[in-house]
Amino acid sequence: MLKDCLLKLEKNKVKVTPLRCRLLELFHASDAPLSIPDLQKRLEAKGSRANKTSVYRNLELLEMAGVVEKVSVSDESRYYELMERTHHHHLVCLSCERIFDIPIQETKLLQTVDAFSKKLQFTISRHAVEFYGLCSKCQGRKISRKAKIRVQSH
Amino acid sequence: MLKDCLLKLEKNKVKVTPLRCRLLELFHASDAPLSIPDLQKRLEAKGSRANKTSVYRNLELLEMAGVVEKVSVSDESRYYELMERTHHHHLVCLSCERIFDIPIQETKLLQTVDAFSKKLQFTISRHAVEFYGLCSKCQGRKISRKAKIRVQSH
DNA sequence: CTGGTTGCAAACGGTTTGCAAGGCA
DNA sequence: TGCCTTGCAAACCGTTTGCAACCAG
Repeated sequence: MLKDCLLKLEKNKVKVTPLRCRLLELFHASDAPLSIPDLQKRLEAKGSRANKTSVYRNLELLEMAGVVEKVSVSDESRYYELMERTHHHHLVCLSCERIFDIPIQETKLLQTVDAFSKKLQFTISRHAVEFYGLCSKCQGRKISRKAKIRVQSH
Repeated sequence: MLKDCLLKLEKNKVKVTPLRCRLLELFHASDAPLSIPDLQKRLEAKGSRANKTSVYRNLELLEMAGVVEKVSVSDESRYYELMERTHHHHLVCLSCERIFDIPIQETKLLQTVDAFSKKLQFTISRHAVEFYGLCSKCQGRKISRKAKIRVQSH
């Protein structure tokens, strides 16, 4: 709910500016994580364009406010998605770079890691489980360094 | 074993050049994933310096040959580690950015994902499980956007 | 007046590309 | 000769920084 996000912002004394509102709308309208360039393109498409610096700064703020979450999926660009979504992980297509959500249980895994990190005195704050491969559309297509398939925007 | 790596290269008809040998040595000498800038610094420290383009190209090649593997841990730089290591995952310190290996079993998880990805017709080729938090050294230190602690090199 | 938001321009740093030089079969 | 490896310079692109303008309390 967009409303829940706005509430979170209010609770954290973060002003709800037009740009922040538009960013949150974009996240709510998307079923996959979005990169900063993604967001900029989508703003542009809506005719509302915003400076990239502002987008960066607002995302950092939204992350600190616990509204969005960083997704570690790509070493080329930074991805974010709504925090409110039920905890899940990702399938990442190595060819078109589309990202699919997967709702999976990892209780067993967490227990094991918990014991392990205690020994190291490492305090875990978040975790990510990512699977890489080829989505249905990209299977069978020729994949090569040269002919890397770049899909419009996702 | 360095020998196993060289064998893999030979099998794939990839010539063993001095630079490739030195890169493999660095990976064998390290207990954590290395970024390209890391590798360059370490080469420099050994007095053997190599052009960054060559490092990039050789890593791509080593990856294709199945000798090293990309680690999706950071959106700032690309990390690699030896493929031969027994399958494992990572603890990533959000403050100093050190990376710890964790040997964990995830059979249950894999089964669930397998069923899920079949429905989507998504073919998984690799997966990554990453945990983010604070290592023992960084706990208690003040963490802020401004005062981000950058640790020497790892 | 003050603090916070935005935009703009420039810098920064990791990554990629094109080209030329050198080595080896 | 031809292929592969390397280095160098420049381009590229996502990200960061500093500064000025602006707006709201």
